[in-house]
Amino acid sequence: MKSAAKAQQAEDSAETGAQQIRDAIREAIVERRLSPGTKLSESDVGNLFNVSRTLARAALQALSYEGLVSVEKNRGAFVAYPSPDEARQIFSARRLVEPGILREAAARITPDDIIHLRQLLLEEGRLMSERGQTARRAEIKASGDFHLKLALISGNSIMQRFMEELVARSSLVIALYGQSTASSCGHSEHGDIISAIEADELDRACQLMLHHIAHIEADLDLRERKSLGLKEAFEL
Amino acid sequence: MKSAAKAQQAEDSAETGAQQIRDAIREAIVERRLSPGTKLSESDVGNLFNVSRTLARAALQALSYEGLVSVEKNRGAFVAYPSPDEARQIFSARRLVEPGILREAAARITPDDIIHLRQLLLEEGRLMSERGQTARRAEIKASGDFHLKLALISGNSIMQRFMEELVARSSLVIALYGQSTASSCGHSEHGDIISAIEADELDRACQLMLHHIAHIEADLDLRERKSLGLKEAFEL
DNA sequence: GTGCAAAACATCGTATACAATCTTGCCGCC
DNA sequence: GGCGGCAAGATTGTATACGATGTTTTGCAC
Repeated sequence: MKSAAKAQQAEDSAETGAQQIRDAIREAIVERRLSPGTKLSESDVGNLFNVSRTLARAALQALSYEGLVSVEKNRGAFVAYPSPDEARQIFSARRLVEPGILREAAARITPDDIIHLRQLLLEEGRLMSERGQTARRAEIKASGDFHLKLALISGNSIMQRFMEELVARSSLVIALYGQSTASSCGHSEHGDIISAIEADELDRACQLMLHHIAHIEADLDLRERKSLGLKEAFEL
Repeated sequence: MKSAAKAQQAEDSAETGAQQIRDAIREAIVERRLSPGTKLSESDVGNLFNVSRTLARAALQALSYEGLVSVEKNRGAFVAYPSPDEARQIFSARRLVEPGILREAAARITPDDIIHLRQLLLEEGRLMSERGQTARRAEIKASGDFHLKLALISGNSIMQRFMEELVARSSLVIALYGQSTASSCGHSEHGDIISAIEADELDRACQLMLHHIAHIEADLDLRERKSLGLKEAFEL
């Protein structure tokens, strides 16, 4: 069923090939298989996916629009390395939009949606208890999917796309500045939010959401690394 | 000084050439020199700017990501023709984010910013009283610049970029579905919002903003055009 | 005259080739 | 021994070429 839903979203699939590469790289970034600062040369990407530099370039450009990759003129593309200031802006943006999305979602939510949300939660909890890299990665994605699903329910595809960007970039920020072992979101907080929605306590749901975002942000260590451009090289 | 600030933003300028084309086309779309549905073939764009299809394609792809251009596989790129539903989503998104931006902006606003905002207003008013196509186009842009400036003041570059997209797409929607001769925003409403900010009446400012957006949307005729694919051909 | 089919055309999708720019290592000179 | 310039290598920027796909037109059969 999942694959069916995915196929629906991908429509007739294939799209333009570059999209596939873009999605693959994005997934790798979000799941933190690619670390911030990693160089993504056009040739390497092209070779990796067995396509020409043209397509690799297109994919990297697209990712640069989403803020996941930064391309420097005549120097190349790198997995984005968000500054502490950027990180703050990302979470500021989330605080700004997510309550609104939540309200719109609550107004249109169906019983089926709630079932789906609870399923996501279950899956998330299951992954949380598991060990291993792959489980951890899946958990990261599942945790973001909760927020994305809310955006989907809200019925506003523009906000949905925007949230996709914010969630993806959040993952980068957490990878860089996260401290605790808890990869991303407090699991129980998601459940509380759903319960509040079910109980039609909208204001409380929004408060919970804000609290939840603050909770994630509080786990970050956003002290400024002193402008060490060379620091990036060390990270490799 | 304006040019200095602009130069700073454009950094060492030139960027990659494709950006220039993208910006040129975007400006043309926002100022409504290009109508929704207009075909933008890669070859034509390339010839027009004396560059190869490669760059033209890159520019069109970028615009497609912003929602200003829709590219159809193996068919070509067209100036976006937002559906009534898309139009509603755009304004829904604006209602969702602009109050938040306003609040953040109000928290960081400086006297200089207010002066600048009032200058924008003056310019807008001046253009409003003028006749002629060019004045009308400039007015459209000036009207959007007010909202953009607020996003700039908010200090969140992510929300700023998002607002740029929303304002640009709004221009498309108004071009398609706008009824009154008033090109875009009620001029006085902008002034009221500034006054409310100055008076530190934040809640009132937000209310005014929501009212303002509703006012723009109310001027639209969002009745569904019955699936006339050929209609597009007529527009050419 | 109408409808279908096939070919010609136009346009996009992708690959490859060449030019421009930056980095890097080397060598001579101070 | 250190510093500056120069040249080689690598990487991106842009253009052109060829193949794939869709659209239109034309011609033939009914």
